[in-house]
Amino acid sequence: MQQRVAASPSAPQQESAEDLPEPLPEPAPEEMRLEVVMAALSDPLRLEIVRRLLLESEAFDHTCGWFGFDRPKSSLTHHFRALREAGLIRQRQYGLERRSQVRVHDLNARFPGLLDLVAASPSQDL
Amino acid sequence: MQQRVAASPSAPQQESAEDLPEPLPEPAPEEMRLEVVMAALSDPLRLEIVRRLLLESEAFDHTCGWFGFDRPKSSLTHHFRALREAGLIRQRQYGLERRSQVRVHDLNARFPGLLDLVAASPSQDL
DNA sequence: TACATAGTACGATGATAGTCGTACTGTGTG
DNA sequence: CACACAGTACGACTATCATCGTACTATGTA
Repeated sequence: MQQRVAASPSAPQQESAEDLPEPLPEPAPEEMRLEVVMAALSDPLRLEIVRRLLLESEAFDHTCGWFGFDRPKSSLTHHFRALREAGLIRQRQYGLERRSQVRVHDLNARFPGLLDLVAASPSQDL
Repeated sequence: MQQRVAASPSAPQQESAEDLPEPLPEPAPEEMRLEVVMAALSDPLRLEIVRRLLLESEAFDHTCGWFGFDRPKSSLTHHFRALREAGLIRQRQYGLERRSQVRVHDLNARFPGLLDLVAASPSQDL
């Protein structure tokens, strides 16, 4: 289910190391706090973001526009930043776009089972 | 105001499940929402309550006083109710005391792995 | 009966967080 | 250069929540 954990900062040598942009500032795995992660996932929109990133695009990262949420851009910025600062997603800047992916490897190591809960949660209409 | 005391002995015991007081109102397992559970666990005090119930007293239920938190009683009422309404704990009235236990069976069936995350989280000084 | 105990109910307060409009920054393209 | 585009920054408003004091209820006991 989960392949292509590209560009972990500690092991940047994958076979096709296309030079990815540096991730935006994010907590290290050992800095993640369970309460903070829970708080990030307690918002329905953010839970849905992580769920869809897991189920529909695990191998790729996506822009906030990809989700098609009918919300102002400033609201989306707010929620994506909350997810990144909690450690749930990694964001990289590709020219115009800021793309997000779930930190599957880090989260499975730090909070085993957490992403399974998110993936199993029912989808939400937002 | 409805608390069914049902004339049971004041000492809580495990041998006969039939004589236990009725649990206070709580959501059925299929009514539990992951966002609500996450929100309940995003408070440090509540996370610690569930953690200690799991690690120090899984087989027994306990009063709020048992935890020894240095908080007003009304604050504890607030947090225990939040946990119960989210579905995390079951509360029963034994005479004077209201005792709480984690709904281990229900939660493991509904959100497998969730309680492992709580049990593995570091203890907090509160 | 009187009193202590365990906890609730109510209301006030302060802090945090979600929502959103507007203005702005930086990037790519013609 | 001019302009469209993706997203941020800032500020305002609002709702929710954690905290707590006080008063109150219900139970158990002397």
